[in-house]
Amino acid sequence: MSDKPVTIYDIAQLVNASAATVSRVLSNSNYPVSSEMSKKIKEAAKQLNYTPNMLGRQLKKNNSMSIGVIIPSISNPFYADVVLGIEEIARQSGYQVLLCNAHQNPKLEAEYLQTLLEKQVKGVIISSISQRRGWLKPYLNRGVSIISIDQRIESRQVVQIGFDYRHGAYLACSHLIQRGHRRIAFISAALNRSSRQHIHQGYQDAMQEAGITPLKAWIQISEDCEDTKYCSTFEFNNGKQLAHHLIAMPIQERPTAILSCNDLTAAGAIKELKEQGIDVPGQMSVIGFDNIELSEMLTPSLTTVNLPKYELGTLACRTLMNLLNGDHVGEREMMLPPEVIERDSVVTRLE
Amino acid sequence: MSDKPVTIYDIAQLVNASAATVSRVLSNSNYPVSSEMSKKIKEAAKQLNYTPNMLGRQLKKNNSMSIGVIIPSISNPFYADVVLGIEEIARQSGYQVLLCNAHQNPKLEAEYLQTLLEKQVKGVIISSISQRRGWLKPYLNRGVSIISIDQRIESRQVVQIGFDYRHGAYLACSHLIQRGHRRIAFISAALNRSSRQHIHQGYQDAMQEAGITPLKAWIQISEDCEDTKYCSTFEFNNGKQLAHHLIAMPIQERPTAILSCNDLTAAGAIKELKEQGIDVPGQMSVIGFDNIELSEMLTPSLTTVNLPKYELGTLACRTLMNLLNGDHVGEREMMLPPEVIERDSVVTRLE
DNA sequence: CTGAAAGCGCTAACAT
DNA sequence: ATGTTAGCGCTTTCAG
Repeated sequence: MSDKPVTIYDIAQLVNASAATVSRVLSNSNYPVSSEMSKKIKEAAKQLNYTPNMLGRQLKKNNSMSIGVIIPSISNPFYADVVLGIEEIARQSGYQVLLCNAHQNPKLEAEYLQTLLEKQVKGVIISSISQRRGWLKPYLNRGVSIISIDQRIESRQVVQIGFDYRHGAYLACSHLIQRGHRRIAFISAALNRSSRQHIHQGYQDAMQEAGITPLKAWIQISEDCEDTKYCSTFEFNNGKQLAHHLIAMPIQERPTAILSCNDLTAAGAIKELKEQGIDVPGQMSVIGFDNIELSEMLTPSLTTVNLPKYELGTLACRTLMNLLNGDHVGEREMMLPPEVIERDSVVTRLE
Repeated sequence: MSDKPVTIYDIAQLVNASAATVSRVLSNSNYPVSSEMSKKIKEAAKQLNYTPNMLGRQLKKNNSMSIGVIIPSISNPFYADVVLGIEEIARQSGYQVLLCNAHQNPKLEAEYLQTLLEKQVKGVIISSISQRRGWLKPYLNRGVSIISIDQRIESRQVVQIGFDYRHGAYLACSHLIQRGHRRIAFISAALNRSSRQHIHQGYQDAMQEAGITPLKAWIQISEDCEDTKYCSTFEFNNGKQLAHHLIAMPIQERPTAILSCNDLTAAGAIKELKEQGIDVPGQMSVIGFDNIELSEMLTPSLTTVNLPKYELGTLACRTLMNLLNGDHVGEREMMLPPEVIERDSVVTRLE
């Protein structure tokens, strides 16, 4: 237990070889080594219970074989799925993932990035809340590859991978319109992220295309509150509150359907509607956004817009690996297509 | 961008000092350095835009300042919360978290542990599915501190931190009994983990204490299927299926309440019951286990047993930090207390 | 095919 | 208070 750890020198000594040769064998270099020497070394390594110290290799090669993943919070199931995808590809590629929960805090984001740099991480996947233009510049200048997921970052130098939120919302809203709805509400927390802005835009586009001018009161967007920690409960309660505003409207103006900026908010809305004795989808249809696992567990199960989260993770990580290998990366900007998942919370409205 | 990275030598040169002095200043060692020298060095570091290369320090000190966290899957919200707690403490202590999703695969678990060792990780928090006695021995022998969370591991050398599942289930079942229920079902996936076994035991204990002998058919435990990837949907569908069996029983034998081994399964049960026209909690009360965020979003919101997951994470990581610092760690085995959270899925049964 | 030697960036005796 | 020196464990020229 308190023995000195065994190194390639110990092995070299045991088989009367040099450390160089041992290194060549044990690091799977393609440098020629006689097969008998190679065999002896491998046996000795096993016998001595050798474990390579990667810090040595990594210092030499200046490559830590780790990537950083900076997200708001892993307790958000959305990111949990993305990270699962990232980690899977990373592992397959021999990389490890350093997980950083930045809690929507720009200072923490910067702190993490610094730490990752110091740990000689050469690639970072980030879903940053910071919109401040150029803030990644100093890191990029140090040769770190950065991939921004889900949230846009103003920079030509970072690869952006996300979802086409606008189109997703457009699809969702069109779905409602096709089912005979015209008074369609949009509910969301503050539009302080590009994703939410795009969802809002998609809603507007679909409405306009259908020739519907939404009433002000149909568009319920809550105040921007700078709560530092992410929390599902916030979105949920927000949905409850916004739905409450909606049903306070006079019946002839009241919407017959709600498009929510995410599933959590939709869940809150449904809960509130039911508590207020409004049947979903009988009296009010609800469509969500994200397709987290929750959505099929609700009653009624939630019609929503699927975002391929795991696939976002794998694509981001694959792209990062290409970048690190110096392979050519085609697009600097990629969008994964959303898709409406029909379940039970939307009903066709008979005129 | 392709410049050589700046090292302490560059700084030393600039201020006419030795690398040693620079190191002493920049690594916050408490070794005495004149304040003017110190100031010059700090300024030079800033001017040169110096970023320390931790690989150098870590190789020297043989400490990677990373810990490993091995869990079945981060997409399980239970573990997401735990990991959030772990990461928070790790960050505060200057450590980073390497995340490993082992997908209930013993081979992957071992592979990860090996990689972590090679990366010179000195502490690992693991929720292992492997029950094979002594399998951690080789790692422990290399001086790695291991903390086992949530799942028991047969070893005197690893600190165990978990929940008192038995007591939690006992509380839950007693809660139902106190509310007049006597025909109480227990539903669960296969009892292939100690947590589930203990929950089952708690159920039995509470029933026995109340003088109730459960019918065989009340205890619905599904087959052990070796599905490699964890998936919420599995637990959910399992709940649906098991609930289905329950309501197939003749009405006079049919349970009036269900104790579920986790919230996901409870959610499935509730869904199935509602689909079959059985009112929850009017005709059937349901109590869950875990208190994941989903539970308050369901309708009816789920009465369940809270497990302090985030706290488990922080406690585990704090304990690990103590271990790594060589501080004395009191208990080798800790249990966090569960607690019944009353919501709307349990009703008092009037005889 | 194999080995000697230098060095990745940093720290820590041990001098001075 | 500062400098010199010798590594940490590994890879990689360069010579043989």
